[in-house]
Amino acid sequence: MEYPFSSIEKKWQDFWDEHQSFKAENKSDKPKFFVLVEFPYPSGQGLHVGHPRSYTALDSVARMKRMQGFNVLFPMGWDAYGLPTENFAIKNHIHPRIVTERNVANFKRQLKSIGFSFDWSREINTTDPSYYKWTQWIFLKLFEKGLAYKKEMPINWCTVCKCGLANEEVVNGVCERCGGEVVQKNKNQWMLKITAYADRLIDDLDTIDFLEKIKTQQKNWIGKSTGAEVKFALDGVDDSLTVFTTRPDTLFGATYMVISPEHPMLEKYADKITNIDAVNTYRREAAKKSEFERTELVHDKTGVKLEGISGINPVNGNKLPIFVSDYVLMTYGTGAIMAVPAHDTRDWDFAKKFDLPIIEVVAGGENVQEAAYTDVANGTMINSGMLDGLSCQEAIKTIIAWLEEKGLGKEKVNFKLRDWVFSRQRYWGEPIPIVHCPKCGQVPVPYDQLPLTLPDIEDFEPDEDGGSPLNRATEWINTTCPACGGAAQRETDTMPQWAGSSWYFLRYTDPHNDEALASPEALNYWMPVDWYNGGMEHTTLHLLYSRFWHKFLYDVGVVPGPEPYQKRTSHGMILGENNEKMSKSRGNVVNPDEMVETYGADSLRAYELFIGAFDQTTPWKMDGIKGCHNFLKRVWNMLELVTPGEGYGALETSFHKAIKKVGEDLDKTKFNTAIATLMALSNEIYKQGSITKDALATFIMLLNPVAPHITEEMWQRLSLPGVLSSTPWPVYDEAKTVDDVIEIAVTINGKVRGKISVPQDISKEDLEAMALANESVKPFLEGKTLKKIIAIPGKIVNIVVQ
RNA sequence: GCCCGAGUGGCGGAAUAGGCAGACGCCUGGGACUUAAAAUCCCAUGUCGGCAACGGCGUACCGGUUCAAGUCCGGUCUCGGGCACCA
Repeated sequence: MEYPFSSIEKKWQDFWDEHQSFKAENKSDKPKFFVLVEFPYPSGQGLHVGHPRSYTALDSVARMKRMQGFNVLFPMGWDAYGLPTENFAIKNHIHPRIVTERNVANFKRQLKSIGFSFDWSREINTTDPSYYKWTQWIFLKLFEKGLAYKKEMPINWCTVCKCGLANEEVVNGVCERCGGEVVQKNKNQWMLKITAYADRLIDDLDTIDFLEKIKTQQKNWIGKSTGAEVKFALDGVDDSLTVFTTRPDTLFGATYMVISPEHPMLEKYADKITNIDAVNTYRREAAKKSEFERTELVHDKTGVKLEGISGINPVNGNKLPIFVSDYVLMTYGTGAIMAVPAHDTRDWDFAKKFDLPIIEVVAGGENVQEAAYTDVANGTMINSGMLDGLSCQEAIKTIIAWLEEKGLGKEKVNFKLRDWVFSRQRYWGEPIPIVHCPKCGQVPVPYDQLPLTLPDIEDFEPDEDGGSPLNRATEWINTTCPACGGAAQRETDTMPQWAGSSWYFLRYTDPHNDEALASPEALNYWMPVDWYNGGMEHTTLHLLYSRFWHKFLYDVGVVPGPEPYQKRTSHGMILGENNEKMSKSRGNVVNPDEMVETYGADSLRAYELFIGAFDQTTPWKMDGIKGCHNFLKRVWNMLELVTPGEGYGALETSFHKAIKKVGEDLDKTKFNTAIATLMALSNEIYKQGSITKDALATFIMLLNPVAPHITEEMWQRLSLPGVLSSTPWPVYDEAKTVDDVIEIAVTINGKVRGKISVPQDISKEDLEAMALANESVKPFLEGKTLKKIIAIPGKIVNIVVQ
């Protein structure tokens, strides 16, 4: 019997469109379930087979949850602002809006051809003015609360994109997007104060269900460290130098100090530093290096000693030389450190190079002249006056108390997390709704004038010095000040791509609302997202940014809870058949259109899930999708195996087991074993040679979340009532998931020597007796002394002999 | 360097409150049906020895705990991911 997948798939996709089968209602007696996948950036290349992995997985979850009686929201949209579109527009002289429209149409066609159960009535697009009106609204709220501010600061500057980048977008010293060289450049930039939320972004991780490695990565990125600030008096001037250290216990071991080349003290006391020329030469060289070059040469420490000025160790009055060196960063802590070469590897390297004393203050390691001993958990203080004999942990507490009492220092927490560089000098992004007035300064565009729409221009190339292309939109720029009515100019920087994606899930709950980003009722009903899946590459960027915005929106009373996503999972990447990352240049891209054409959407879907463990990276195999296609053909041919009768017949236990296993596996992202279970069940059905209509109905219900078209068609051909996608999920009886008779292995000294079939509820004594009486076991017992029998009903019997 | 994660057949991968290693799929070999092929169905398929019954060996490596280890503990190696002069 031929399996006409093309016509079946077309038929049911049209049916779902026509009936809006997956439209979610904002009111329902059913419990809600909000399923979210990361919305795609509609690139010119279209989808490759990696994209549908996430969509198929959560589509099957969404479909199962609907059948299980949930009111499911499973939406889709377009994260359409961004550089590739703009670059394509520059190259081909087409407006990015046109490019975006074209790409979105293509993506949407592709997604529809795979049969996802998205609620298309809630489709959103970040470049739509009715959408970015609310992105701008959130920005104004942030500005109002002092969390958006403009600041002259060195930023990461991509020399190819001619654009500022957030720290998160610089990977190995190059631009994450284009691979161009990144240098430091002073620019007046809009910043968002994400650091104000650092603690909450860490602490609230305890309240949500994220994969453990995602939590770890977020924590590492935020990089909280607790230590102390210590004030060192200066010798030579009447001032002090404050350092940050996580190891105040080692204060007695400080033998010198280091400040960053950008440290303000160097300007302030230029006249006191007798070798200021040498110092300035060093500073100029350091400034020329990019951040990348500075960190590249990790082991080669450089620096210059300041002459005419030195520090005084507050605990023992020792005079400490001060060095300027670029291994100390101005952007972390105070830009100055106390160096304890005996117990810090970087300080140790530097001390060796400049021949500085190394004083051991924590006993427990090897010779500190040979290597630094950095273990804070095991060690006892020595050479440390009042701290002698204490453990490091005790010493930290003691010394902080002492410093606080003397007014020389205090406990201090530092974060690696920096504020978010929010400006982009590009065209294809949301305009920042601020007006610069010569009299009033930065004035927000009034809320009732939002959206501030992006003007149409012809030339999207940035200025040579990195100004936004919007600088040339003279008519748009020149405006009046909303505060005083005088002549003023608009901000020409635009927002980064992360802006629109930091709150998009909220818009899905009420996508056509003109009065608010979403109504409180809709937000109260749907939020938080119950299950969010996306790529591991978004763990430190998108996930952190959107959590930050959500917490802010919670603080200003817009959303009902502090966390946007109750549960977050991540899928592994799909590689090309040659085990390399899929890319156009490697020529190993597999296009889902071809798979749908050749094998059908259901086969593609089944293989996307069957390909391997969901969170694991795994290569695509054409033979693999063929295997899934064969499975569906076998399923289709079951229509010919139907025989009269009711219930599950001899397959009763297998069916109850399968219902349990498939449901649990889909909930636990074990999609591959859910499908394996159904394959095994189909093998049993074939072995039996027939199947009742009842049993086949259950089988296709279980398969429906994975392969919705074929199962819907079979449901109809079996003349079963209604539409499968809105039929309740089958239920199992726990008691019937257990076989009456089970096979137990009998091992002797751990080696399997026989198998016995026993009633499932056999007693331990009977099990032992049966094992000993077993014919294939007996020969191994002859002439041996029985030492012990371990019989575990339901598992195993192990006989120990000598 | 630091922090995660992972190493299982020819391949993708199953099995972890310790209990028959290799489910399921692919590849390969054989068979049935067919004039033939395709499609479909059935059988075999970790490895070594053996005609076979059967036996030995096997979850990266070394050692340990246990009646029993892919699973737990100690150490080593390799690969993948993240962070990285963050004091």
